[in-house]
Amino acid sequence: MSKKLLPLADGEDCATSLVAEPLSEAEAAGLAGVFKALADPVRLRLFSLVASHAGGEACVCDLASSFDVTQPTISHHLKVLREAGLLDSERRGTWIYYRARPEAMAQLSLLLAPQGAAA
Amino acid sequence: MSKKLLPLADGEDCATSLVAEPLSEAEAAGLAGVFKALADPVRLRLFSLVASHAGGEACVCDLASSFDVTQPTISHHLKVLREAGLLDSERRGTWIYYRARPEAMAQLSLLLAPQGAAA
DNA sequence: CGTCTATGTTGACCGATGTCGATGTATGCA
DNA sequence: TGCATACATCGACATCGGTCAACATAGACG
Repeated sequence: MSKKLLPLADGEDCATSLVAEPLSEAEAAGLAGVFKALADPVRLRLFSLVASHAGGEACVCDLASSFDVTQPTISHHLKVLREAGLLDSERRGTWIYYRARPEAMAQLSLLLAPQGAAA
Repeated sequence: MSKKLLPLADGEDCATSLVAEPLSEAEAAGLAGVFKALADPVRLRLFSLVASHAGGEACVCDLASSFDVTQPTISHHLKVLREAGLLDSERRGTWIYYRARPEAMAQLSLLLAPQGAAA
């Protein structure tokens, strides 16, 4: 496996659906970390803001103005989302641009799809 | 609207995708609550165990034996999942049976689908 | 009614986490 | 070199949340 998606998909275990079979403890631990990253209103809005931004990316200065929290807090939340595998970041000049990872979203989407929703 | 899905879909606002447009604060708050319910390894395994159980339902006595935590803790986690709209419960005699809500899973799955995966 | 089993509730403890102010680091520019 | 901007990191604080033991409730059965 060359591509690194979510932390839960790193190694041998990679559940494809929550309804197919019970999660192992390791799978559950990894997955819970990803959901934990989405389990905060500010992070959820941040993620949605980045994912829906024109060009598919946004710099921190574009994001911070939409929230009441301070810049260090925004920076903290972005780090959580990045470490969960949901966002990528890239520095260009003075600014750092964040981008959503479609593979991560797709994997989560499939995990939550009831039965054979793709069929 | 007669059917009540996730708390986030109760009223006027009901986002269909995280990438289509930025979430409102209200949408983010509701959605974060649902993700918070899934952001715990024990709850995630509980949910998966119920969803993948034969017959689509399981009683607490079937579940508790798979975990190291005490029965009150299991009961607490089941309550969180139920209040998040992810599980339904029904008493039959001495036992209480839990069942996954496919509509809730489908809604979450669509929210995380990158671009127009369902189209 | 009494008792046993299955499950939910309460209250307390304690580690995890969101938030802030202060400070550090990197880049651009004069 | 010096300063300004953009962003990250650190340390502290307050709140949240997972867990347990103890207790409460509800049905089955005698």
